Amino acid sequence: MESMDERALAQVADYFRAMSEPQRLKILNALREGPRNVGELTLALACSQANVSKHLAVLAKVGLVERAAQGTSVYYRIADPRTYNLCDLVCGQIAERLLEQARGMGALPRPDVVTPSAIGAAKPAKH
Amino acid sequence: MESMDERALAQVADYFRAMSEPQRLKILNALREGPRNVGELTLALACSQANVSKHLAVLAKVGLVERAAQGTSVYYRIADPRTYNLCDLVCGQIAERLLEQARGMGALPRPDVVTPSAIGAAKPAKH
DNA sequence: GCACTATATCACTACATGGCTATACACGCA
DNA sequence: TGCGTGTATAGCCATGTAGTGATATAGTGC
Repeated sequence: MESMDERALAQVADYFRAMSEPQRLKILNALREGPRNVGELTLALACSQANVSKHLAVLAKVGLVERAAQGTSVYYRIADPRTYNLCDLVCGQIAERLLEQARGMGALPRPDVVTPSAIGAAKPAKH
Repeated sequence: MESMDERALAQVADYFRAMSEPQRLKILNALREGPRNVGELTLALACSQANVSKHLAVLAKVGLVERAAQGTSVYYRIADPRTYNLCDLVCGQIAERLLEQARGMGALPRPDVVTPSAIGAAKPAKH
């Protein structure tokens, strides 16, 4: 990454930005099980069809998902399964950080704060 | 990721959002070589000190960097080296996509478009 | 041709955020 | 205590974007 020019840097930033919305993460998550059309995703996200369509456009623009028209429907699928590796890496880092914070203060500030297991943490580390 | 609740999803989104600005990617890149204080980073980014400070606050908030006061200076360092794995993964995906596009149209639309090597494609180049 | 369905886009509002300048704060030192 | 340096924050403006409903577009079947 040391030799990255402004343009490449902007591309990477755009890529991360596409993944920086909970709704879009939900879409990516829903696509784990296979291709889905817009209607199905709209149901899964429980929001407007226009909104889902816009999010899909963002994801497609950076190449995270691919479009496949099929009749009047359009099916979207994950372009690269390694995308989930990104999510797993981030989940792991966040989980570890939460554990550290929990260890640091002896207890979590609020009992209903997100638990490590909720985001797929490896294991409840030792003290 | 299937069991993620809203809160965890928002955390992951925040994490990606922190990495979705070119200036912040530059900061992370500058920290590859080791801890840097705000003044050094301000020089490296060629922008205002206030701006760098704000970006650092964003990165620190999601746990991407760690703060260490030292005299009147404050040194920042990467909290987790695996962060660069994220960058490498993304760079790889973007590079592959560019190659595909290039293959698809026989030639790049513009000669000065970012080349795969420019973003450290094939070999995770680290000098 | 005409409906009917599915998706994309438009027009708009509300809000978040990156950038700046100016200023406040914290620390070391005389 | 006061000064100088380094960092963080406040106030402001401009821009970007997520959300909405309404509408345009594309494909299917009559």
